[in-house]
Amino acid sequence: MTPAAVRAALAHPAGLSTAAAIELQHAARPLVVATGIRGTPRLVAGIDVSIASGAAHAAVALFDLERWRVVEIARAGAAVTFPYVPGLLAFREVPVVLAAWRRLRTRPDLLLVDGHGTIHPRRFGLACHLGVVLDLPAIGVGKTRLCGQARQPGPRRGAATRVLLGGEVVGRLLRTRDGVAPLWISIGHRITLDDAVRMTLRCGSRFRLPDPIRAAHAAAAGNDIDIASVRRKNAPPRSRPA
DNA sequence: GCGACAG
DNA sequence: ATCTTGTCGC
Ligand SMILES: [Mg+2]
Repeated sequence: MTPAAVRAALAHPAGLSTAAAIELQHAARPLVVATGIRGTPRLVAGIDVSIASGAAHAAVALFDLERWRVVEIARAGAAVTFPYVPGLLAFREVPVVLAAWRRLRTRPDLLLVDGHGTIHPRRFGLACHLGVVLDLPAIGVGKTRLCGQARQPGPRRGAATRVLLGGEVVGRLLRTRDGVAPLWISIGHRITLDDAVRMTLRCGSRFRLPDPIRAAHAAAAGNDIDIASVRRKNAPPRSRPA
């Protein structure tokens, strides 16, 4: 299977068996590149999906780090076509995300995905799927553990420990807020672990989750309360750094 | 065989 | 992910 064929398959995962899905991830793993990003990303796309009774809704929230605000939001809905299986989340969320992606008018510099990247049984989680398919730098932001081992980081924002899997460093457990549960950060595509951590911190300030992801989460849920909440709190850029 | 298990 | 209001703690 050629790289082009693999990418095409990743973009259209419809009707795959779990066995075929797993094979595809094995074939796609080599496509993930961990080289550094060039320049400083300004437009960051937060990506998330919400699911309610068989219907999935995805949101891509474009966040401008300079102006520190959401500058565009693209959404899309679709029927769920794949069951939730740990390790195969991408086959459930990628289709709807791509539908929302097509409605985005501006191309971002970086993708911040709600889900793991290389902290994955086959080193190819949701953030890798999206990064490879869209050919953009991507960071995997996990809220809870899927696999791998890590020591607990220090209590302050910025503290981090390495996430190991099979004797290999696959990510970092990063504290993004004092005394609050850390985030599992990993490479999605075209970025180094250090830059992934750096950018994750740069994309947030007062909340556990990076602002682009918070915005995407609220928009995907279509929940007025969530949206109003995010808009009201509107975390300021560097008012209270570190 | 048993336990773990993103969203 | 979702079901859901109040409540505990800084
Ligand atoms: Mg999510």
